[in-house]
Amino acid sequence: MPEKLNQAEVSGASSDPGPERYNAAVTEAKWQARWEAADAFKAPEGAPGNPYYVLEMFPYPSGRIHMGHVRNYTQGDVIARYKRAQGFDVLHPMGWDAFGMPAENAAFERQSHPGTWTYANIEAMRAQFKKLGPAIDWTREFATCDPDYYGHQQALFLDLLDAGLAYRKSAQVNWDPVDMTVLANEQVIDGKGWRSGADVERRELTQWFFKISAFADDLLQGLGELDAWPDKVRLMQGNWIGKSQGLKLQFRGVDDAPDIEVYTTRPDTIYGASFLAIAANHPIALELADKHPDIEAFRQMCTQSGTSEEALEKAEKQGLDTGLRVVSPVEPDRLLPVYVANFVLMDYGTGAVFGCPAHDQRDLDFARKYNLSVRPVVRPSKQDPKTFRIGDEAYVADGTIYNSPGLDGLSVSEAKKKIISIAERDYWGSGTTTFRLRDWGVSRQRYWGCPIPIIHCPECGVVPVPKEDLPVVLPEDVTFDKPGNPLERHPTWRNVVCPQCGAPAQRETDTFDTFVDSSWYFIRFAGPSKDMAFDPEQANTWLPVDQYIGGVEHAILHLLYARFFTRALQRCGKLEVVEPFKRLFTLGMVCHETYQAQDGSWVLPEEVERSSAGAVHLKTGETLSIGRSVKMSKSKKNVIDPDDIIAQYGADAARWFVLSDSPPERDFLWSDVGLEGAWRFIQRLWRTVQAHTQAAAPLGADMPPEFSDDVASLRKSTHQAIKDVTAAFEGLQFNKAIAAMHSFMNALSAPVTGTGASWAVREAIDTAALLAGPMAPHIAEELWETLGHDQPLYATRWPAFDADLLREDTVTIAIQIKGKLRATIDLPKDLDKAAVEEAALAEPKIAASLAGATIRKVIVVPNRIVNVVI
RNA sequence: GCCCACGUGGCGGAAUUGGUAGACGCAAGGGACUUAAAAUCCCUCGAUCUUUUUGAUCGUGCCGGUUCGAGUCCGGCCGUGGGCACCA
Repeated sequence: MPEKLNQAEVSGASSDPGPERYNAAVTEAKWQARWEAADAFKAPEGAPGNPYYVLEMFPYPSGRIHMGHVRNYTQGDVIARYKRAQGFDVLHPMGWDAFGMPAENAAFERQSHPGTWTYANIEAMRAQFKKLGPAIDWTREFATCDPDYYGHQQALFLDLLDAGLAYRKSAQVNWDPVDMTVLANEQVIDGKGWRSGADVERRELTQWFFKISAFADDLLQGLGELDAWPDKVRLMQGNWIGKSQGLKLQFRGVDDAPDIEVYTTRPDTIYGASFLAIAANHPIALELADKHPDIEAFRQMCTQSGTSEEALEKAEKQGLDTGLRVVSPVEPDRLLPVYVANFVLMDYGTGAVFGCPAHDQRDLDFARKYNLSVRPVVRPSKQDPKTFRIGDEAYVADGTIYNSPGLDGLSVSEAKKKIISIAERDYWGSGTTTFRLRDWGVSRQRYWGCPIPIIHCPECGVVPVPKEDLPVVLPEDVTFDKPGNPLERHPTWRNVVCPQCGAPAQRETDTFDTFVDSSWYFIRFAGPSKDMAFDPEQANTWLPVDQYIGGVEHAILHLLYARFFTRALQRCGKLEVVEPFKRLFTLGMVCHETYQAQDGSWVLPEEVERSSAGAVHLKTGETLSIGRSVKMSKSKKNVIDPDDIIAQYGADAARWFVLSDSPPERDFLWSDVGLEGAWRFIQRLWRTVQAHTQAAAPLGADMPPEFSDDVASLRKSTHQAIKDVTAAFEGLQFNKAIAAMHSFMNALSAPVTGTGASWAVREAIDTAALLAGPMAPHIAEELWETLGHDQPLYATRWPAFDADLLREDTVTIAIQIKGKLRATIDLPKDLDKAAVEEAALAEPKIAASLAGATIRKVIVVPNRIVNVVI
């Protein structure tokens, strides 16, 4: 098996005495050590004067970094270094989202403690990250599983509790009876637990909730201000919050039947109502179930069916007539049946709906099935009401209201307004805003999480742990030989005395959802404090995060929870900031081709010999089928280990490559040849600067009074590069910054001679190092040093370009005839229109083409184009 | 089903936001240097046609529209990707 060449070593002093090549391995270690020794990237303590806070979403310590991390943290690092060079006080911290299930699973498999595994992973990953050379302030590092972190989180929870933003209620959850834990919806596969394979039950459990719904409208409104967030993310959050406006109204019970309140977004169709449907766990259904076994049986059936998407998709719309009858407030004489139905949700609206079959597909299906009346009340505006019929499809579009006394002739939106005002006038209903967003259930029946600081006392009930007793630390002496939460069976940790009455009591054994941990970590980074969750003065100065970077998979939950938590802290008076992340950037994934043997097994890229002809297995010689490029994943084995890449090519080449080609928000296609291209450029940068060093003027030389044309042209390239790279960084278009660097190096490919050459060369190669700095920091520092600068590059200011040098004296004007390009001419810039027109028409090719034709019109766009219309 | 985004050479992608489509890179082909290789350097590189340079025609998923001019704006399709989904 041919060993892949170790480029970094080959390039060093080992063999070749020829023109010196850049040794990445040696140089990168050298500069990483220097940066660390100098505390080069430590953010200023106390209040910064000119703050800029760059943050990448902190990683879960799985044990190894992957290419997605490399891409994510490289982007952030470019921004951090660039902003620092611009003179900002930069905060660029790092930490670990360290609680969560994988550690518990590992503990279960190895019979060790989750903390052991987690902290070992952190050590390993930190070492890997440092090899990438990021400009991170490691002094602020923490892991969310540090008691020092989660203790403060417990205190914040108590604040939220005081403010009424945390509460307890009973809720239905997915319960795995074998693992004895609650499962998230994503962990339920075909109605079975993802790990145990057991049938998942729906259980009613008392859980802690955060009142995110209190901020529903505010979170929605706030999205409007976040103009530096991707529209996609704002839209997703908006949909998730799901604001809808409608009418809440009472249907009066007939005989003994109770009144029923329903919510609708289509109050305009109230005259089309033909039945009511209530949720299986609606209070009225519960009451009826006591007396009527058939209703109880129906309820049971409803609760048994799964909550998965497929189950819902397949489940038929079913209902059971309760025998109750109600009347609509607008038609007191028309009795409507009340059904218990499996499709009505208790926790949205009022848990009861009126069915209007003519204008809702689901209601129509239901009505056909149970033979209920279908009365259309909206018709297409241009259609004759006599010929309008509802067939198998409900009519849901806009139209004209009819069959509705008082509303006839109105449009849907007009009718909505009118009926709401009538309802409010006559006191049978009110206009209501409803949100899809539910309160955030934060209880998890897990060990490896932040303990919820609550004590349950048989006398006093739910008692918060007094703040002076915090943190409630996880006990170390736990075993994972049995499924379930070891906190529940811990002999001493659980049993305590009630802080209020001193009677024997028990700790809450649930821990927080790990999304709680990540909802405020960025605040603690900004204001580290021993005694407080965060120092408010510092936090208020650094926050909001100026640039937040992470995967789009967190577009909803993490970002929404963090936005909520920040608002909650603000309401508690802890913080002045409302929106935590000023600018957000979401990255695409890192993808790689997949290789598959004939037996269907996946093959790792490192075992594959890839050529333009195809892919062959290095060991077996088998021809492999090449699949399309998809997200790197262990299951498809299309993964590349960053350590291997850094060892072979160096961090700068890896950084350069992940920044090149693809715009950052799109998926990145990893390829070996692409990486080699990046490596070649790093070498070229080195070679090009070296080649010109001899000819460069000494540091600090006076600028010569004039330059020859060739030299002026080099200066122009230099300043064009400054302009382009700067603009690309401002727009986070790193692929364009790389392209600009390539162009710049192309301009430097030949020796430069002429008046002022040495000064211009000095300017060019200094600039090359400075511009490369944020992207390839190690080689840039090394070049900077060899160019004779005393001050390290990381402490050097970003260059400015001279706009005068970029000003063109002549412009190339395209000449079109009837919109088709026929010729181009060079003319002085800003020539007046008449002169441009004259020159264009005189151009030989144009004159020839126009011979004999009648010119109808000539359009002149200054400095750009002339279009002759004939 | 509903909502959204995207579709440009063999590939990743540029295109000053309505003004010369294909910057920059990768791959490919040809050449130079070399005993040879590696490395490096130079040339070609959207398609078709034309006798050659000149040049012509077509070309940004498809069909149509607006405009002197459309990758860009509008309408309708097709395709890919993403989000939500018994939400009343």
